[in-house]
Amino acid sequence: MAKHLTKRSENYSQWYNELVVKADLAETSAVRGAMVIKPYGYAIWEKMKEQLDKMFKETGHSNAYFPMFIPKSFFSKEASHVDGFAKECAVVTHYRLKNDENGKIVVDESAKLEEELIVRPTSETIIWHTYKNWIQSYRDLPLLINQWANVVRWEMRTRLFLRTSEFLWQEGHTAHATKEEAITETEQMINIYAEFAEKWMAMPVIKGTKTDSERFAGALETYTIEALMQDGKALQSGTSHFLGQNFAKAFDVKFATKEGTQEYVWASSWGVSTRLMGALIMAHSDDNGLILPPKLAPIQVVIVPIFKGEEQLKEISEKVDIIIDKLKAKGISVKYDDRDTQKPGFKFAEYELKGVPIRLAIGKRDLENNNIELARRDTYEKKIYSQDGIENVIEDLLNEIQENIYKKALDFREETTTIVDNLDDFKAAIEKGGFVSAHWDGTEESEQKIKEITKATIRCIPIKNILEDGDCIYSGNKSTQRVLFAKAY
RNA sequence: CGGGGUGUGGCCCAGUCCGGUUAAGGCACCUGCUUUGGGAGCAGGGGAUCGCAAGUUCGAAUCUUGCCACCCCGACCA
Repeated sequence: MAKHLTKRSENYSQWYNELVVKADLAETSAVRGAMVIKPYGYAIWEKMKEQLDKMFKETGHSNAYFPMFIPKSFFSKEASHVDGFAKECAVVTHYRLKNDENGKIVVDESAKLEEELIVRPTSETIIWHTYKNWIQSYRDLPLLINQWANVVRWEMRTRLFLRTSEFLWQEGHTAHATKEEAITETEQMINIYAEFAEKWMAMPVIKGTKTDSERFAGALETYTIEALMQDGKALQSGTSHFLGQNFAKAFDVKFATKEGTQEYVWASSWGVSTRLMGALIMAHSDDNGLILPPKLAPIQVVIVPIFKGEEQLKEISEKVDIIIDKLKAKGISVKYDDRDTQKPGFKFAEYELKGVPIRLAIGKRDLENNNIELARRDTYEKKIYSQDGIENVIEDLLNEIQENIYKKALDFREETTTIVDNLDDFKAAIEKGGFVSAHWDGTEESEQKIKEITKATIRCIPIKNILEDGDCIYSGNKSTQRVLFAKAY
């Protein structure tokens, strides 16, 4: 392991790449664009999953699992959907290999599939095909299903967690009797994502809707949560789509109403992915490594003994065991690193790199005074405490750290958000980084031109927007509200 | 997919232009001793068909051709 990370100020994307690998979160694999998520990284993902899954179930959703392969013909049933995904699909064409005359393994051309299978880039089509058989009556609605799965999108340029050709995610697919109910569901889920981002990831987000050009392929409305990274670029961190009756019509999913009429069902779909890992890393971490919010840290407290010889270690361990028991009783995850193969300084640096929120150090001089040293990852602050009652100090401090890193990220976002009223100011603000709030005339043409000139896209039309009259920064035409622009990942 | 760059033990890399005994160094790893309150020191040791495949040559990490992978910049994206 190299001693130091590239500094964020020197090269932000290099810092990110190094951090992901050095903190043991993930690495590249033998397959182009696909990553190996390592145990420490996966442990964080599991924590995210656990909380999200709980929130989904509390709002009435059930988990199910649908096939990874989708018959090619399914894709042509919803026109805009296929347009959106066709260019990045992996396709299975054969089902057998054989040895050729040189002893090499080759595809057996005689084992060609009648109909090619698409490796799912998202599951709307296979799920709606299935829903046709599940839904007959208004009594079958609403249907609230989520699946945890992997999907494949053959991206040209990939980056660990942020954009990989295969990624893990959850996708919710719901069916409702009315439009209003489907919209309520769509909004409920974006609110859950926002709550998760802010309370668990300690990452402030802006909720809003996407413009026509940025909307999900096949959706009537896409809600998004947009987060700001430390380099001033925005990251779309979760989306919830109101699909109208598009998929119901494409897959002929009708239900009998109370009145006995036949109607198409209304749909939503919503997802977050392992991209959240990238967001988590970039939102908080610093030049010495990860900074994890306590609620998602696999290890919340690490204890490093400082000792000479086995006798001393034994003495320290006796005290540490008492503290570990008290912490565990409070549901705090704790690791005691009593390896004698690494020096304390090495361990300090290692746990900083891995973002462990609180570190305790205990040595001979602490034993004499019944003390223990506590260091915070987020502020680097070090303080000596009595061993008695340290578990209460830690419990409070974990909450304080969670709040502190949220506040820090929120302050950063507010400092780097600019309100502008003309194109020159807009260009300067985008160049500086961060969100830029500006008037837009609502046309795709203006949106496109602004993107060409500045590389900034409309991240969202914020839900909490206040309507106000203004002039579009590009066209000068009348506008009724400001929208949020930024350069994005 | 277009432009540029790079591939040498697990990692970082020297050597490649100008072909010639055993491919150099650092990190990591193994053994031993001394160490341990912010990334330890010394001594010894193991590990490489030089990205892959052909070709040129008495001889290829080095030259030629093709392929592959990765990185940066564009177009695309959860």
